[in-house]
Amino acid sequence: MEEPRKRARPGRAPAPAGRTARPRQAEVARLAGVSQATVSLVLADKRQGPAISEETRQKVLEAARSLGYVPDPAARRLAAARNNLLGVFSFTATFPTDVQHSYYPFLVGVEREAAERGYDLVLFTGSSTGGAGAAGPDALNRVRLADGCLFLGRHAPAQELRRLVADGFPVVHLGRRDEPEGLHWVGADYVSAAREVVDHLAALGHRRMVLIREDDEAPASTDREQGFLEGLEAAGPAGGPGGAVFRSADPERDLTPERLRSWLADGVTAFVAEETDTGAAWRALRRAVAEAGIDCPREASLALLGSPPADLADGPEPTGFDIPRTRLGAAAVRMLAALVAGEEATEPLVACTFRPGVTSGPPPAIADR
Amino acid sequence: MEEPRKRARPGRAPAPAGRTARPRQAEVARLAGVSQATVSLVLADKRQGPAISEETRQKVLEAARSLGYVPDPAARRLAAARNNLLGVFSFTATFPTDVQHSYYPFLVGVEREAAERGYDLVLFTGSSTGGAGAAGPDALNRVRLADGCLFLGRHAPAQELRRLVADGFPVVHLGRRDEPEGLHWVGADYVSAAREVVDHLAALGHRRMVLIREDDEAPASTDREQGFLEGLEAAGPAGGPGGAVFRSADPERDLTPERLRSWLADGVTAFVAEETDTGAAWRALRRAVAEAGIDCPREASLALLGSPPADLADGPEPTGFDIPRTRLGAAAVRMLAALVAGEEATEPLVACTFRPGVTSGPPPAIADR
DNA sequence: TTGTATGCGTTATCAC
DNA sequence: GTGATAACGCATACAA
Repeated sequence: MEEPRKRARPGRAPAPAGRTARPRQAEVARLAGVSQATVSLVLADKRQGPAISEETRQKVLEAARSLGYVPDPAARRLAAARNNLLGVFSFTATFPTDVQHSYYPFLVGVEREAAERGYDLVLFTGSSTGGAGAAGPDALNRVRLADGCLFLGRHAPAQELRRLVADGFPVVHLGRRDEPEGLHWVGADYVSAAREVVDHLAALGHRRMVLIREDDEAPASTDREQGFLEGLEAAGPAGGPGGAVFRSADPERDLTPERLRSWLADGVTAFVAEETDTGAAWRALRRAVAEAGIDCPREASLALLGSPPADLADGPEPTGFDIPRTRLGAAAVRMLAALVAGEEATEPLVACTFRPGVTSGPPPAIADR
Repeated sequence: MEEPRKRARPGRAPAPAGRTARPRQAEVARLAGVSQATVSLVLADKRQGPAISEETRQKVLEAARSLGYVPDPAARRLAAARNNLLGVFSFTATFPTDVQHSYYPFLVGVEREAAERGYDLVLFTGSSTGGAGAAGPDALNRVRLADGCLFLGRHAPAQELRRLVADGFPVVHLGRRDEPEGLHWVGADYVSAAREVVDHLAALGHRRMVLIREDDEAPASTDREQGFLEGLEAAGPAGGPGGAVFRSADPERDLTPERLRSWLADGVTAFVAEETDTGAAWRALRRAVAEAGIDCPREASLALLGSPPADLADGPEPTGFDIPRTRLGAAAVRMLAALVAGEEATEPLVACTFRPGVTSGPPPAIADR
């Protein structure tokens, strides 16, 4: 019979000097005078399974509390249980130096909803920061430590995401996203919101409107256009010759005062700009209107499908809608929690808030009547 | 002889349907015709330790790639006995709705430094959110799941903190704090910063100055006073009758124009206000100066030991200093990482940035000469 | 240079 | 009701 020699903790780095190790279930068990498995059972607080005497329960709970026991998330995950951790992964710094570009409004909702549901958040430091996950393909993999993960920003590598999704790891992307297939997302309902703005203009009496948009194919853009068109159609005959949609890669160059006047002459009475990262469409529109000497909203109504860029924030409040960022964050957490629990994904679309603003009114033909 | 019956994967919940199991090192090993340990060695790519033949290396790497092997972070961390997680605990919401009161500038530095060092961040949803850890004394215990934890805000219960510290759990408090004993903290060097401001005024020719401070005993306040006094002493004889420090529980009430004029008559030429949460000292000073019709900086110089409150942010830039919040966040992470690694704590004091501003100039006697 | 054995802390099963 | 015990996937000390 061979007695296995006592080995010096294989597979484990030496504990740093002076630092007390985290208490484990085994120590709780010793203190309470029960087995480790019993501790696990008590702490899991399962309804089904072996019933546990109240006395034992109390002993265990007391021991755990006095030791400051807290379960190791890694071990929990490894044993295929949950660790009550939701990941948040962004591809730019989550907290950029410039607050303007931050995910702050989303995080407000994320934190609130996570707390509500008893989850803590793990902020995976993004690849752009050159830190933890800068090294290629493993960057995304770290998120598997959590029960599920929220992704922020457009630059998530599709390849890695695809893998996570394929493995059945709960993932929610903040912002509509069609790739990879099967990816869950939460986004603002731009179609309805844009349509609501057009409906508002139509109710004021406008019939001919032009949408100013940039030249990209982002879902957020095409959704707005769709809502715009739906609204137009419902209101009656669409815009004049040249189409109701003005699309330009550089609206600040292409949207000239002359063009505006020509539209007005054609009977167009309202202009709608999409919101983009740069705010170029709205800026171009405001400037062209000013240069053309058009009085807003007397001679023409203006609307913005979103919020104005920072440099125009002080101007007159545009008719349009606000993107419910905080609610989007909360909705994302809600969906993620559902996926983690093995349930169906919740509703991905979040309604925007209509903003009356001061840049729209009845069209001239009606106002002057 | 008893043959142990094959059990149905104990300790493991049934895999969710539709979820493909990921390949493990063992399968990579089988495919490459080596042992699991060898796979681990190859993938770890350690400089030291057993060398591995190039041939085996390639076989293993090829097998891993063809299977799409990705390491399981939970298992990795379990084996390594560290989670690579740094906790962040705040006693108000980490992301309050009102950005003004938020820890944003700190978090910028925290995230950057954590990423730099390969740590991810766990945001413990604080007590105020009424969420995960709202329930009393156990709230703080949750942080033990991280390798160490950063505490934000003044309201951390000393009792719980003491316990963590006593257990050798790595803790760093953001902001100077003397209790509990042994608590590590990182803070701004208000003494030096205040002194630098006084030195600046002294260099301009000021000799008699008054410090306006509120009536509390926070280290941040007493530090500023100390720096102020040091600077005064170095500059020569201290202020006039009544002392160089004006202390009031409600400066906005007590700091009257008459009092200001009386100081001026006594030969005081510069006024220094401390920064507080409310900004009361600075606000009171500005108002009293305005009401007294004193021309700043011609007739009197003003300085602020910190940054102005939001409602005065648009006014003339005060001479004073900026609190390096972002660098404080980074320094806190640096210290925490050191503690986690079992090293000595790093330097707790972070220098403030002197801000020349426009509210100070030579004293009248000199300027008019 | 590679393989074997063991432990990390947890959950779940099964026998007592 | 309670206590062994296997297994999760990986990393390391040691033997071969």
